[in-house]
Amino acid sequence: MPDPNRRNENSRRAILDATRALLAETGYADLTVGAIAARAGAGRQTIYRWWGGKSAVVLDALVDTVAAEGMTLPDSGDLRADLRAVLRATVAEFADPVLSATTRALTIETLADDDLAAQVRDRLLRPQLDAVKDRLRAGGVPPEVDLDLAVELLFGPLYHRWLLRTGPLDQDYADGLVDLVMTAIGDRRSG
Amino acid sequence: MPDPNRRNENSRRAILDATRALLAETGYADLTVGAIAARAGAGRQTIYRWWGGKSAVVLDALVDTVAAEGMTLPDSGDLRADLRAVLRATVAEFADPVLSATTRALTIETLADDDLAAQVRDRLLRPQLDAVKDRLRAGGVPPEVDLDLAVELLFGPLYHRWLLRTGPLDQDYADGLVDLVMTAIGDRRSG
Amino acid sequence: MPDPNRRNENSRRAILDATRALLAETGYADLTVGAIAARAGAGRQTIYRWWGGKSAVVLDALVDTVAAEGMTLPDSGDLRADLRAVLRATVAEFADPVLSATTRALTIETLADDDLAAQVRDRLLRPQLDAVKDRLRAGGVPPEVDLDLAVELLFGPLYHRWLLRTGPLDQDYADGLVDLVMTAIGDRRSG
Amino acid sequence: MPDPNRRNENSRRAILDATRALLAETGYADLTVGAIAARAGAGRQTIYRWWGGKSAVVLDALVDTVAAEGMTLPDSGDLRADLRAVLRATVAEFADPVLSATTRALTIETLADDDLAAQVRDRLLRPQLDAVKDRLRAGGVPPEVDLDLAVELLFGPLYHRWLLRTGPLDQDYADGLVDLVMTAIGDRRSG
DNA sequence: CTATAATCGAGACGGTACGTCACGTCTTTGC
DNA sequence: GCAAAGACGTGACGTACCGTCTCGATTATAG
Repeated sequence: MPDPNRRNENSRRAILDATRALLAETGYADLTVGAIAARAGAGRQTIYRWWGGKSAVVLDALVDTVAAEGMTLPDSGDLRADLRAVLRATVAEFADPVLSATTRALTIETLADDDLAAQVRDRLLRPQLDAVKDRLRAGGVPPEVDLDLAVELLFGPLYHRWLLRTGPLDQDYADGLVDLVMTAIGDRRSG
Repeated sequence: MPDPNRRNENSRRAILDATRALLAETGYADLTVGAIAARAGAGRQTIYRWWGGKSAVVLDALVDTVAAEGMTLPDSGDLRADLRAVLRATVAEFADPVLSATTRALTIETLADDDLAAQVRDRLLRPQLDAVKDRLRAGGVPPEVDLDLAVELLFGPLYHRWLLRTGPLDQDYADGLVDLVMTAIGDRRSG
Repeated sequence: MPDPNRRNENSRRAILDATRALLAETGYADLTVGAIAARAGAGRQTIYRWWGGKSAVVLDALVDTVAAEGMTLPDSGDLRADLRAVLRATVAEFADPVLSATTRALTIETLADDDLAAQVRDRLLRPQLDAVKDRLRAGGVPPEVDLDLAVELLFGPLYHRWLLRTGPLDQDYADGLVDLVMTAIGDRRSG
Repeated sequence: MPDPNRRNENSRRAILDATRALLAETGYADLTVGAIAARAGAGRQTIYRWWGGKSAVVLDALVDTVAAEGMTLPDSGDLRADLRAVLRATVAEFADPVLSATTRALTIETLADDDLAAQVRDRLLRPQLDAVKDRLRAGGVPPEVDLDLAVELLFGPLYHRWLLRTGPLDQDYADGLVDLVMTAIGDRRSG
């Protein structure tokens, strides 16, 4: 119904900025449309005019921040070392409160809204996973190994521990995980 | 504050039953404390007296059912087969729309509420993971393998795929996962 | 806090109408804010936005009706007769069960809430008393008589008997009261 | 139903004491049965066993405090002076916060409960009014004056001003009131 | 001098109304 | 015709009391 040409770009940006700020401050659950509008100096209706509601705004706010980082893994020749670097970086992200809060919010979105979940998966997650997949392929993993599964074998336990807090999520965990997965995919101390 | 000795067991059961029934009918999001109370023929205050709110009741309702099931894995002598059975069952649970939606919603709550997270982890999840851990230990896994890590290597990818819908979550996936993990933990066709 | 300019006049009127209707049907004690809102087709919040609660709405509902009546006493030239008419009318109001119950309830609130008391006094009562005062002044009452006291000499006993039910509250009582007060303020059969 | 012989006198007294204390502290409206029971160290059921509810307890608490004072007016020979003394005393009662709160609570009772109103009227009020009536009769008031009306002419305006706060309630008011009433009942400087 | 029955303090129970909060829509006023 | 502002109907929230009911523990008669 509304005409996108006449849309106010300042309002749009102010709303997304306010959303990010409030996400970090209060978390997703305590976030309200009214609070976003107030913080952005916008009317509540402006949000409902251009987005479907809280979840759509949050998704929009997060996607264009997180996306579009260089999505190829470095190849040092040592696969085990490269994977360690990636997983250690992921652990570090989870340890950072702001980044963790953001991922948390994003995950909630993914859980609650099937339609938006696809976007998150394809625009944010897939590039990262595919980069690791490419590195695995280049690392000489036997062809009979399902690379999608292998990638999830790396990240799945990490997410699991982060989500469910089943134990400490530190570099040792990342390293141990890499070692196990290297064995699983047939490594004999090469890479 | 309230005295657990004087608690009315009938009310407790009626509330948990009503919660399960309404979860199946309306889903978690549209579930309200008032509706639970009405369905259970209980007062709303009775729910707030014994639980913290909707999420706590739902957790209790789920734990209540899961707890009834014996929390030791069958030991057929064939570790690989037993693990396949467990993971296939988990996949089946995730395939059930009601159970899946409930777990999804509870996971969202978990992200916002640390206390709830601990409860979910310890009462809902840990027993299941520990049962698998016990089966691994009995299965002759080499002592240098970190069993906690091994268990998360089994369930982490499953949760990852379920949460982020990165691909089909079916029995083939479960089987492939078991095979990889068996290799990771040094299986040589025994168990 | 809210802006009176943006107030919805339809809601205001519907709420006051509903209040009067429910007062007549159920009485003051069984009146609830929720019932008023439901009957008026309004939101409960709308009532709390503009009034302090049940008592304030009831007060407004009553003022609204009383204010419509012209607040000057007829001057027939015969002061005694005019006063009789006023007091007889007051007695009649007290005889009406609905009006009587409402005034009774409002008086109870008045005893507990100083702000409400001031409102009742100034908006509901004072206009009536002042009208009588004006009539007394026009009727040639000697200047040394305190008119405020004179007015209360008329209405005080009426309220007393109504409140405390010390005896029949009928037209004879009103007439006898007027006669006594006429004597008190120095009447010699004029006016 | 309950057996009055087995009634615990300590509980009874503690409840009535607590009621009086809370009346003075919080007023009638904010008084709750639970608070009375808690303050009295009694169970809530004990109150419901022996009284009908809040109003019945309050009545009971007040009646046996206020009642049974010497209920005859002094006769100095000067009727005007004696009436002044009575009305000034009443004004003083209304000025005392505790006594005023008590009367306030009692008045609320009178307003809200028809059945109990009669008891209040007959056991508390009537003796006082009758005492004044007797003094008027002894003071040589002309026989054609309705003494009930005359008494209410004295106390009605006082209650009116107290209830509705239409002006200052002080000794001057009491004196002016007595003067007017003396005129009304035909006084020519005697008594 | 028991026993046995009612009262007691305590407090959980099914309810009902409260006053608040956020929702998503609608209305007003000014660019 | 979009925007800021904010009132509106709706409905869930969590709290406070209500009056009833269920507990042992404590009297206080009646056998």
